[in-house]
Amino acid sequence: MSKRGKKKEEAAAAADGDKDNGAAPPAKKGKKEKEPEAPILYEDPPDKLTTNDGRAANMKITSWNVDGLRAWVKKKGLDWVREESPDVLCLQETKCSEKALPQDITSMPEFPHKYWAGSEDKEGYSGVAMLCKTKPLNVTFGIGKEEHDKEGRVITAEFPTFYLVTAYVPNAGRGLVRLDYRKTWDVDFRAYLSGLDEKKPLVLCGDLNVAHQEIDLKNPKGNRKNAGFTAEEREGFTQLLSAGFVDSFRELYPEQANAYTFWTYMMNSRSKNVGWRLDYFVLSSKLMSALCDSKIRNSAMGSDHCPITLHFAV
Amino acid sequence: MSKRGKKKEEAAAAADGDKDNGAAPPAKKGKKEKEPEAPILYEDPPDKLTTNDGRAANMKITSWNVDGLRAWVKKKGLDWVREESPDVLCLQETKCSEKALPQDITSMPEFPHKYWAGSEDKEGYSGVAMLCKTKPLNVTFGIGKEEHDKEGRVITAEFPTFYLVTAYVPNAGRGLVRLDYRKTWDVDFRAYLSGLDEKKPLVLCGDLNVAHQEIDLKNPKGNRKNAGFTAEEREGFTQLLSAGFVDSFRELYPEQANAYTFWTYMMNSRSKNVGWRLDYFVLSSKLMSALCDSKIRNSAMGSDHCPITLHFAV
DNA sequence: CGTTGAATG
DNA sequence: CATTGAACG
Repeated sequence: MSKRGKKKEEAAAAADGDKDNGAAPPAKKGKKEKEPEAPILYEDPPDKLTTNDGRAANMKITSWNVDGLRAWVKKKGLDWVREESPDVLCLQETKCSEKALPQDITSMPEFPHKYWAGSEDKEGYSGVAMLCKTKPLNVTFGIGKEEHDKEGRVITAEFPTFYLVTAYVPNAGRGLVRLDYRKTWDVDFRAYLSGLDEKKPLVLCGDLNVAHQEIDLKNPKGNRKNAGFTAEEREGFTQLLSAGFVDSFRELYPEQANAYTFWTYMMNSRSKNVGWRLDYFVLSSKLMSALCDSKIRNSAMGSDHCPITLHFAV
Repeated sequence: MSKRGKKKEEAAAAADGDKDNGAAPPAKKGKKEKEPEAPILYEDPPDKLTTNDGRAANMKITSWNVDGLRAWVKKKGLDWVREESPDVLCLQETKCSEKALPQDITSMPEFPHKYWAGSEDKEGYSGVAMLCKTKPLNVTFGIGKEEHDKEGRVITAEFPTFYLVTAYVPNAGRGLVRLDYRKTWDVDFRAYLSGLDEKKPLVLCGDLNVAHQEIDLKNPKGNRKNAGFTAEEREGFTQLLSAGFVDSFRELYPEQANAYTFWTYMMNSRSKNVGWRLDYFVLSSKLMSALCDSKIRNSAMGSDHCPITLHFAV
C-alpha cells in the first residue's frame, strides 16, 4: 500500500476520537487507553403517511447510492427494494454501462419504465438510474451543460404535478483535488434546478455529497478539510436552500442528530454509527404542503450508503 | 468486455472441439449438436520410492505454480503442502512482494529456510519462491543477465550433490507478443543451466511454459499458434534436452497421454481435463540414476496449475 | 474497505 | 475464469 494511499484514507475516514492510527502512543498526561464507547445509534421513527393537513400519501420515492449496482444486486439489494415497493426508485453510483446491467434489474416487472445514465468516458464510474411504476411525461439526462453531462450524474423525470430529479453530485475527492470543479457544478446545478422550479415544483433526491451542518455528520471538527464538509460545499447547499428549496428530513426533524445515510467501509464506521448524511430529498418550497415523511432506512444493507424514502401527496 | 479481450480469450483457451463460441450454428451436413463426451481423466500411479538400482528415495521436491500466493493461501494450499511434506517447496507466480506475504507462510516452521524473488518493476507480477527444510549451501537469484533478472523468475539453491533451480519461464503472451523475448530467454536460460551443469548436476523445476510434444496437451492441433505450443518454444525445450537434460516424467512414462499440470480457468477445462503439461522436473542426465519417481498431483486444488513432486536418492 | 475496469495469464 | 494493483470513493 502506498504511503499516500494510507495517509489519505485516514484523512477521509473522519478524524474522530476513536481513530487509532498510531503505534504505542506516548503515555503523556495520564491519557487513557482508548475505551470503546457504546455507539449512539439512530432509529428512524415509523412512517407518517399523511400531510400536515390530513391528505394521504400517494407517492413513494426511494433513493439509494448503491456503490456498484452489480455487487449490490448480488448482495440482494433488490429484495429490499421489492419489500419497500416505492413508486419510483432512484439509484446512484451504478458503475455499470447499460449493456452490462444484470438481468435481475432489467427484467423487473414492478418497474416497467427504466432510465439509465452512465459515464461516457470512464467505464464503471458514476452512473445513475431511475425506475418508475408509471411512465413519466418526459425524461431528460444531464443538466444541459456539456461540461457536466458526460459522467451520468442526473436524470430528470417530469410527472404531472412535479419534476423528479435524481443526482449523484461530484465528490470533491481526496485532497480536494476536484473541489474547484465541484464549485462550478454547484452553481450550474442550482441554476438548472431553479430553471425547472420556475416551470413546475420539483423533488431532488440522491447523493448530494455534502453534509450540510455539524449535526449532519459524526465528526464535524475533523472533517472541515475533507470532501463533503468543506465550507464551500456546505455553502453551496445553503445557497440551494436559499433559492427556494427545503431539506425535507431536516425540516421535519430539526434537532435529530446521529441520523446518517453514509458510513465509510473503513474502521467499522457503520457499526459505530460514525457516518454522514449525504443523501437527501430536497423539495421546492411550494411542494412542502404535500410532504408526509422523509425516511432514513439505515438498516438496509448492500452499500456504504443506506436508502432514503420520501412519502408525499401529489 | 472489449472485443479484443473476448477474441483473445477464445484463441488462448485451446481451440478444441468442445468450443462453442458461435450462436446457432448453420445445421449443415447433419452435424450433431455438440455431445458432451465423457472426459478422459488421468490418475497418477502410486509413488515409487526407490531408484532403479534399489536405493531408497531420500529427497522430495514439490513444485507448484500457485497463480497468486495470497489467494492460494486462502484456498488452503498450505494444508496440502503440509500433507505432502516435501523437503523443498518451489512456488511460481507468487505475485506478491516480500513484505505483503501472508504470515501463514512466512511463519511456517516446517521450512526454516525461505527464499523469495519478486518482480522489481511490476507489483503483483511473476515471482518465485523456494522453501527448504535444510539450509542450502548457497542460494542465488536470476540467471546472471540483467535483462532477464528483473521479473523474479529464477532461484537456484546449491545442495551438496546437486543444484536445484526453480523457474517461472516467461509466457509468450496472447498474440505471441512476447515470443521474441521468450526465444532469447530460452537461449540464455539454457546457457545458464549448462554452465551450472558443468560444475554439479542439477534439477530444474517449475512452470516452463511449454508443452513439449503433442502428447503434452489436449488440443495440439488448435494451439500451434498459441503461447506454450509454438514451434519455437517446443524447439527451445528440445534443445534443452539435447544439452544433456531429461524430462523426468516423460522419461518414466513415455506413452502416457492426458497427464497435464495446467488447465485454463475458462470453459471448465479442468473438469473436462482439457489441459497442458507445462510444469516439469528436468534433470541432468547424470542424475537420472538417482531418480525414483516424477509425480503429477492433479487432485490438489488452489490454482490453475497443480503441483508436481519429485522423489530421488541424493 | 470495497467497487470497478486493465493487464496478465 | 481468476489474480493482481490502480483509481476512486
